[in-house]
Amino acid sequence: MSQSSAYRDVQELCRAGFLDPVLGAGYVLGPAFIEYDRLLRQGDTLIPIASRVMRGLLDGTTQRATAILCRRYRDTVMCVHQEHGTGPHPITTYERGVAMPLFAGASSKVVLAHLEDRALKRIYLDSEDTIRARLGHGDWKAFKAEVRAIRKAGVVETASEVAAGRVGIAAPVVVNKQVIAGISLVLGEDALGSASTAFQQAVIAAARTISDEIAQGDTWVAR
Amino acid sequence: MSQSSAYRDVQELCRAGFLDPVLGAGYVLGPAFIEYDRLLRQGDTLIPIASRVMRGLLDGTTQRATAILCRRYRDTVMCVHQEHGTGPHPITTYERGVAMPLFAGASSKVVLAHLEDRALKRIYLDSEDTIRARLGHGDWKAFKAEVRAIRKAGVVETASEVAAGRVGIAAPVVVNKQVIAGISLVLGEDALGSASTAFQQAVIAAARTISDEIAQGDTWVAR
DNA sequence: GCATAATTCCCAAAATGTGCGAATTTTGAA
DNA sequence: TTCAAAATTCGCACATTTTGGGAATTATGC
Repeated sequence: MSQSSAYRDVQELCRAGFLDPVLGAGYVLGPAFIEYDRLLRQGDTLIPIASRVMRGLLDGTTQRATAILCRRYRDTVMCVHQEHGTGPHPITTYERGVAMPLFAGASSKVVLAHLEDRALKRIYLDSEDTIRARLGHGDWKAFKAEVRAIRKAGVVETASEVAAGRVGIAAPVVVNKQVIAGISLVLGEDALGSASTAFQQAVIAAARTISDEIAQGDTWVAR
Repeated sequence: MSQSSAYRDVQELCRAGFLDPVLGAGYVLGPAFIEYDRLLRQGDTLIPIASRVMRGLLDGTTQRATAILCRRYRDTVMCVHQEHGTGPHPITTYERGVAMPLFAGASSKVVLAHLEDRALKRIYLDSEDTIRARLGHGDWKAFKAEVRAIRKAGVVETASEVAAGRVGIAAPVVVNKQVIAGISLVLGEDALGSASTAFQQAVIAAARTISDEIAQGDTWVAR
């Protein structure tokens, strides 16, 4: 665009609080984003409920982990809250505001697998190539088989898919037969040891607790 | 506006991620704000430095408090980070994303008082009425006198100004003779006891530590 | 103090958003 | 399942808004 327009637009973004001038360093994102993110956090009824359950999950499994809450936004799954264990836990790159594709990571996979078939088919057709590359499936049938397996188990465990040496165990938060979120436990392979099955059960139970508590209150389901 | 325009605009905001449709409940703020807030947190060099110092401040004073980091944004002071003590601390309404006017609360006052005289005069003239109401000053001279007192002390203590029964103790983070932030300790009157002077010194020291560490690194000062 | 760069201002042309009514889809009740 | 009412999208002529070039002004660095 022209210089005039650039100056005008940047000025307007500053006035609106979406950009913020920095002395001698141009501009950074403005304070409006901080305010709006707080409004989101405040309005999100899922977070306070999940937050408590997530701390309980760490108590019941290991403090050498991070519990993560993810919401689905269109064709991505975004982390909206995390609770760190009190023990030495691995550095998580997956924190509030990070979006992942639907095909990578335990949280994504568990959310994907619990979508209704209609949505699932649409996503499959939209990104057949990506799915092949990521999941190594040959066709819709094989994909559907894995989805069915995940639904039956109600839990997904992945290793080194989001970050090297890290294991993710995820279960779906389901309200009115709709996945509205995924909850997962992220830990180093060493912290997992042979507790895989026990931890899976704990994550499933935590997800169910959240689901039940949400169902009892006012239901707000993301479309 | 017309219905058509309303539909179109909402659609576009959804596509851009600034709104998010909710089944049966209209719309909520969209995921873009969460993403942009994360980018802000990531790009903010102040937060990791201050975060560590703030935890140290709680260790050195009381865990029955919350440490708060505030940045100035035009004519407001906004909380950008908080660290809760491990003890039973008061519920803080002042958390990331909350903006306060320049005249209420310890953090605001300490930032206000350390602005350069030019900016100070402009603000005084812009909002003489508010200042009279909030601070009870008669005129510029009295206002200036209080500002000078705060500058000399290098610390502000306020009681029940942001929330009832809550005390705030704030000191400025100064880089290149510019206030770029304020750090404060928020606690209940009971948790303060007679430790006022000691805590004030601790907050001043914490603010100075942050200032020094920032000054050593690359300097990014908000305009 | 001066030259150069950065920024704002002004205005006609271009383009984008606007609102109307019609067409289509969704919803809720029978 | 049917049907009417409401909700939503569509298409289009028109008007407001945005755009970019260049002049004017202001900041910056040497």
